[in-house]
Amino acid sequence: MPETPTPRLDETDVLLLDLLQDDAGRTLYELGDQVGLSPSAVQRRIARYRKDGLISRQVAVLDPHRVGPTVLATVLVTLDQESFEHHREFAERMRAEPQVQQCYQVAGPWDYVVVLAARSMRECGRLGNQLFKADDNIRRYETLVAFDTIKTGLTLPLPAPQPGRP
Amino acid sequence: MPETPTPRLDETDVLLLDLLQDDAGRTLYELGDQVGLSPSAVQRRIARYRKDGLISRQVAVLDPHRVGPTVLATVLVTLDQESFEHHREFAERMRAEPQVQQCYQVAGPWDYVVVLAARSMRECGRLGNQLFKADDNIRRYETLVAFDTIKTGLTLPLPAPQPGRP
DNA sequence: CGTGAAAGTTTGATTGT
DNA sequence: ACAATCAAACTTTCACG
Repeated sequence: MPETPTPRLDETDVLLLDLLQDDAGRTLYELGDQVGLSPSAVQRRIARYRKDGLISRQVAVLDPHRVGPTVLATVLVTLDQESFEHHREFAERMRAEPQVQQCYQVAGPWDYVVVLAARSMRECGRLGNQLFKADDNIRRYETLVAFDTIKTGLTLPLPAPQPGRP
Repeated sequence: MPETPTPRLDETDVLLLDLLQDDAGRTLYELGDQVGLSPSAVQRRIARYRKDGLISRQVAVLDPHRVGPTVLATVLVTLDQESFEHHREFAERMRAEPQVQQCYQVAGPWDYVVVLAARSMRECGRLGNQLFKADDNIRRYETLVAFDTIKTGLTLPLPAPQPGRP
């Protein structure tokens, strides 16, 4: 399984990607203005980011509390049996559940950090039971219910720009 | 401080918002096709979502591992002194740091769940020290370094549609 | 809500650095 | 290999029915 090599990014790439992470609704003209390039030069770069899988998608971010009542929770999970197959099955279940917003496999006593999004406290409890309590391969789990969202987003820090590009 | 009332969503709204959460790059024509509406009707609805703050922003999501080496970590934090001012200060610091991707205030023995995005293990450590170790109002914190990302996103489950809208 | 015309945006061919 | 320009195609916008 060949690793896709990371494409080298120059200063303009980093500027552009930061603008796009912040607000992908800007026009090519506007983006070009900000980075000192013509719209079509910007377009060619963005097309390349997509082709390379650097930009995986473009999404609308909804405000949890204006969409309706929303309960966010972080769940820490440790599996019982730790075989490759057990991990694969757990990951598959997390991917399949729309109310699992994020899931990371982590180092240390806990195996997974799972972020849940539910529409009520009751639903959040049901979800936890269904996903974790009913799974007899889960040794223990702990639910940390959020009562305030200080910050959200998926923004990544970009690497320092590499002067030239191949 | 008046709570903004949640706008009622009909079935079409829920369909549209789900499409936009998944991929906001679609054209109004395409969206209209999927929900059985004209492009301009779709546009009017989307304009309303924005005005109501239901859609807070539209962003490009980058792939952490193709952007360059990336280390994601979840940090659990408990403050020492728990006054309103201490919480406000902590929250402000999280909001100001670009490498803090997400931050939730939670119920239970831990006060906060913080998601960090760094460009190396070393930088992740430095960040943790700078944000948490150097803060003498933090009683304890625990870093859970992610070695696999099973799922990411900010997708929210939408409420069941309300038949009529005012 | 739909239609359609006007304004704005993206796309791609071409040419130049 | 990459950038700018321009014209064609497509999208969004908005007044009107």
